[in-house]
Amino acid sequence: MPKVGMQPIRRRQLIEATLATIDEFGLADATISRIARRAGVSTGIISHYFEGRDGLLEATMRHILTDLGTAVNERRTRLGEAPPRAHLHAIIDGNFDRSQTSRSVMKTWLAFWASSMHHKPLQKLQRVNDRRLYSNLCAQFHRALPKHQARDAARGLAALIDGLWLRGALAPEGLNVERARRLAYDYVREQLAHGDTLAETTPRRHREMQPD
Amino acid sequence: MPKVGMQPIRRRQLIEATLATIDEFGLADATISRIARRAGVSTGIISHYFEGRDGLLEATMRHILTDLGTAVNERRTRLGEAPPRAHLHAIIDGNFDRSQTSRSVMKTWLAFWASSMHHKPLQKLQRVNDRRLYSNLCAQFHRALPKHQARDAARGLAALIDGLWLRGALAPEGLNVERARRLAYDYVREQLAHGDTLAETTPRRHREMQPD
DNA sequence: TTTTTTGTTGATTGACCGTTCAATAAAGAA
DNA sequence: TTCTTTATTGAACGGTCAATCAACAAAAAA
Repeated sequence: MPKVGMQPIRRRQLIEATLATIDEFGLADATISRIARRAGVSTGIISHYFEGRDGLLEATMRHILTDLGTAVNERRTRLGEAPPRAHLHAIIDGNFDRSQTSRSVMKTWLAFWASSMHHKPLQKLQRVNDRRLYSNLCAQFHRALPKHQARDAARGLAALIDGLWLRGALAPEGLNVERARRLAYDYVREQLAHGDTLAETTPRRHREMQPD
Repeated sequence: MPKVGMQPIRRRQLIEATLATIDEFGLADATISRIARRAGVSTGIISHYFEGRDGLLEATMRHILTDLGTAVNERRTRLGEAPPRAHLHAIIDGNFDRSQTSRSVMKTWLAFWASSMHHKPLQKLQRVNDRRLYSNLCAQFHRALPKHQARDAARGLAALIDGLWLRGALAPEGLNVERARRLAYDYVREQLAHGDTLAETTPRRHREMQPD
C-alpha cells in the first residue's frame, strides 16, 4: 500500500482521530496509542509525521483555529463595505459556525484553553486568536462608537461569545446555536443603540474623533 | 510531632498546596509527589486523608465551590428584600470576589472545567454550581421581567460572567475585576431597562403572569 | 531486474506515576 | 510504666506512557 504523497492524508486522518479521541477520553487520556488505533495506523506514524505527541496536539489546535478564521473571513469578505452591525453579526456567526460547534471541537477547544496556561506553544496560538477576535470586534464597534465605548463593547461581546460557547460545551444538552446567536445579536443591538443616542446630539464626524 | 486532631489541618494544607501546584504545573502535572513536597509532607499522607489523588482533587474543587457560595450568600443575606438589581449586583460581586479571582483559583477552575467533561464526580459538582448561578439570576430577573425574557437575560448574564472570568484567566495581564463588574452591571441595566419600557404599557401584575 | 526511496510496523526501552504497606514515632490512656 | 491509638514516612510494586529504531513492504527509479 505504501505510496508517495501520503503525508497530507495521514496528517488529516490523525488530526481527525485526535479530535475524536479527545472527545471520548479527554486530553489527558488521549494517548498516542488510542489515537493511532482510531486512525487505523501504528503509533510510530505519529512521531514520523508530527515529531511526537505534542506536535500532533499543536497541529490539531492550529487546524481548528484555521477553520475558525475561515468561517469568519468567508462571511466578512462577502459583506464588503456593509455597516458595522452586519460585520459584527458575521463575526458572531463565524464563531458559532458548524465547524466550531460540534461536540468534539468544543471539548478540544476547552481542553486546549486549560492546557495553554502551562504550555507555551499552545498559549501563543490561543493568544493570537483572542487578540484577533477582540481587535476585529473593536474595529467594527469603533465605526459607530467612540473609542472607549467601542473597547468596552468589544470586551463585553468577546466575553459573551466565549461564555455562551463555554456553557454550551459544559451543558448536558449541548449548545443551542440559534439562541446563542440571538443573545449575541441582542448585545450588539444594545451597544450600537447607545451610539445612536449619541448621534442625535453630536455630528458623526465629531463622534468619530472623540478621544480614547 | 504526631498528635490528635491533625486531620483538618492537613486537609487544609494539602488543598492549599494543590491549588499552588496546579497554578504552577497545571492539573495534569500536579502529581501527588509535587503536592506533598509543597505541603511539606510525604506522599502517603494524601492517600491517608483523601483516599488518593482523585479524592484530593475533588475536595479541592468542593473547597473553591464552597467559597463561591459563601461569597455570594454573604452579600445577598445582607440585602434582604432589596430590589432585583441589588441582588443581581450581589451575585456578580460574589462571582468576582477575591476568593475567586486569584490566579491559582482561576487556573484551577478552568482545569476542572475541562476535566469535568470526562470525570463524573467533578461533572456533578460543576453542574450543581452552573444551575445554581442560572436559577438565582433567573429568579431575580423574573421579579422585573416576564419569564422568557428573564430566562434569556439570565442565560446572557451567566455567559457574560463566565466569559469575562475565562478571558481574565487566559489574559496575560490577568482579570481586571473592576472592569468586569462594570460590564456585567451594564448588562443588568440594559436587561432591566427593557422591563421598564414594557412596564409603561403593561400593568405589572399582567407582565408577571405572561406565559413562559 | 536491481536499487532506492517512501511508508509503516510494533516490540523494546526508560522514565514516571499512584498506591500500598510495613515500620516508626509520638501522644494519650491505663 | 506499658499499652494503645493516631500520625507519618518512604521504599517497593505494578502499571502506563511516549519515544525509539531495527526491520519490513511496496512503489518508483535505474
